[in-house]
Amino acid sequence: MALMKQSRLFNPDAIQSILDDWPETFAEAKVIQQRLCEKILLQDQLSSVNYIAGVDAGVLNKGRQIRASVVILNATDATVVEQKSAVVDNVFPYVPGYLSFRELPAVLSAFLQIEQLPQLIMCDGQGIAHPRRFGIACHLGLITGIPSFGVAKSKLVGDYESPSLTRGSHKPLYYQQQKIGAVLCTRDNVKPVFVSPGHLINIDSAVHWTLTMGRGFKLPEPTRVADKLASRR
DNA sequence: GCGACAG
DNA sequence: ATCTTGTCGC
Repeated sequence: MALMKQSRLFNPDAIQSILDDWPETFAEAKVIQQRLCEKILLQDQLSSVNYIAGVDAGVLNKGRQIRASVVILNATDATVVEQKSAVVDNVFPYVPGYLSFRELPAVLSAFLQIEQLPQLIMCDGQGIAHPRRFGIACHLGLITGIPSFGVAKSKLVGDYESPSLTRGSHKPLYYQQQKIGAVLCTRDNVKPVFVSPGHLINIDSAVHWTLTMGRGFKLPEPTRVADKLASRR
């Protein structure tokens, strides 16, 4: 057989089949969440993390299209080594609890263009801190098979005690008697972010990587850079 | 019915 | 998410 370097991370056909079967109703989407959430693993499966991806999306043309950006950063110094974006027609409205069905079509399109495989993915949004334990970080992690977690600017579900306003301070986030994430202060005197595992990672590691990739801003570099790319006008 | 509600 | 300039504070 031909000896060639794989130029793409995923089998385009596999991704395309997932996009072809993308749900069109909330009822359908809910069934998918209930089925897939059982496959989520919250045990670390992180080998050596050399590259970490930041993912985010923004709207274009008054909401008619979604632009997603995937940024690959060097895990040791948080420098950007690659960045790709994709624009797709908006196929799902924003409704709390169904964010992944709105953003992932664009995110997956952007991921298909990435050359450097990341060992960890940081999403702008929730992981298991979700009504059905299946936020966008879980969905993307399961589809890609890459460890993933979410860093959200605000809460979707759960109860917590406010951590002190000191960088590194954090408190557990609880929902239905279960610990589902952490409320973490990433910068002195700034409101905390909500960190939760997506797939193949535990809460402590998610918190660790959020702090490790921080650069003096509320948001860690991966999602901060992806956000700037996706929301630029 | 009321409050909560990722982006 | 997005509308939007300068301005206050560490």
